[in-house]
Amino acid sequence: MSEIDRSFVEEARREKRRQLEELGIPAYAYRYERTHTAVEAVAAVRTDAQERVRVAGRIVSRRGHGKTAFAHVADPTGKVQVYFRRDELGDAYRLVELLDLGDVIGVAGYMFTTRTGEVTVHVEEVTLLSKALRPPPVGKEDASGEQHSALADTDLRYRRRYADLIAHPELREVFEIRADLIRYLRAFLDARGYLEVETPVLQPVYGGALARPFTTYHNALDSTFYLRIATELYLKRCIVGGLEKVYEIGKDFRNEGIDRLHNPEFTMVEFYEAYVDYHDILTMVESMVHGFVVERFEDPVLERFGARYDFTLPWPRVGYLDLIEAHAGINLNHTDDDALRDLLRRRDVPDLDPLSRWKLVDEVFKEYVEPNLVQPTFVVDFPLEISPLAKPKRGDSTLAERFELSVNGTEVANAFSELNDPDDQRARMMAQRAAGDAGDEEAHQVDDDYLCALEYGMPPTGGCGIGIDRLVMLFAGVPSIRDVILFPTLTPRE
RNA sequence: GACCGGGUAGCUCAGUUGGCAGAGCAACGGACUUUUAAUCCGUAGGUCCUGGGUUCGAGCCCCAGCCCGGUCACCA
Repeated sequence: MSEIDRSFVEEARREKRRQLEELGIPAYAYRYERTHTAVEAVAAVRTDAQERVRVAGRIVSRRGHGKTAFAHVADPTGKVQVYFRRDELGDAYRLVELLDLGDVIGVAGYMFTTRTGEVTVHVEEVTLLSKALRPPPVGKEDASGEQHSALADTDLRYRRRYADLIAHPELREVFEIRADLIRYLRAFLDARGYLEVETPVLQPVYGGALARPFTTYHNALDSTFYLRIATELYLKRCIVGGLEKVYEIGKDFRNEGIDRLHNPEFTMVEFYEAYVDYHDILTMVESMVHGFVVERFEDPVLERFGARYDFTLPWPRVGYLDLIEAHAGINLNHTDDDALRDLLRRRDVPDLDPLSRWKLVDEVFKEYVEPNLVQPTFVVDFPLEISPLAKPKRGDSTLAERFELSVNGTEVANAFSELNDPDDQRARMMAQRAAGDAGDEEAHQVDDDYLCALEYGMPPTGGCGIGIDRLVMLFAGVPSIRDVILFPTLTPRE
């Protein structure tokens, strides 16, 4: 931003900084010895009224009274009121007069309780730690703690998340839940002997999911690379190599639309274990997610979005085809493709003509079934044709040993008994390529190196991918994936 | 990509039938030694998203575009 674009508010702050320089007060300090957080300082009034505290944080409110002044200083624990007196601070009171909302300060003093009953730091020494040249978009807060006029422009909130976090400190809770979940998953898997690995983000062949990739280029290798859409195929290469239990937590990238449930880069945990099948994985996912809910929220029942989500074990396991029968009222043995198209037309689903029978079935599932799966539900035994990386179901080769976990009408986990027959896998990939040639932009590529790995022999393996962002959305009770990603993908500016 | 809603002061938002650009907070100056959405007096602050058009006159009406959100589609 150029000099002339600066607002008069910012000019006033720069002028104050000049005055501070003239007084020999540095605007940007190097460190501050802090002894108490805001909350600890407030608690200290009960232990010893004369205990000295040193608190640091951002000025979030200010009330000048001539020869005295009050302010609130906020840190991650909360905030504490501070009280300045000219007769005690002397020359340093000049600094107090030059403080602005948003400045970061340190105060040293003792705790007392004001006439109106608020525990407050009686400041004996004030230090400017960082001068804010822009006003924080914080608005005002009334006696009940309600913020008024805080930053509300959604674009600005995502674009300047730092300002958003200043204006809406309660946002930190969302990102704490996110960190707690990832920490829990890592500890859970580590405790079961899993090895955390890192696989390539830049991949010469993409796979492991049905999605369009981002494409990039390596100059020295003179080669096209894709940002991974999943970690699946590399993690299963690890299984082939004998690592037996592996997981990876990281970003996948999908070149699709952006909306409430989708961000082009998003976080998944994928884990694979040799010698187990999808039944074992299902049990594991159940205890993993349940364990987190109970540990983090101390209750298996969560109240979110005005509804109750009951994570009490066990969660229902329902067959994919049974769900279609229950919610769409059809038995696939007696329903032809035209009848499926009729069902979808009733819900205004467009572009039905190029779809194969099983794609139509899956559309019916998404349209009629998935939105109804509000409580945690395992959907088991998907059609084989839409599960190109899963083993055929024992006893019914039209189905795959695959389950998804649905909560709140969205899929949060997807797992299989992993297909380990290299010839079957090759045939499925060739079929995918045919679909790709026919115009399916999300069809799998044929990954010859992955097939090579399978030819070395992959033990029977169960695996699962869990979308971290969507779980956090539910746990934090926020409606958009952008609310659980600190810096979501936005249209670039300027 | 389609449809709907939105874009006005640093922030949150009003703006009537087309007739001088508004409020609260923030800011600036002044008063005030326990206030707390402090209070009181005063001051300043605008590319009304952009570009066209209609009109004596456009924040408002028309056209095109940009950006944001929601819904849908794709997808996890």
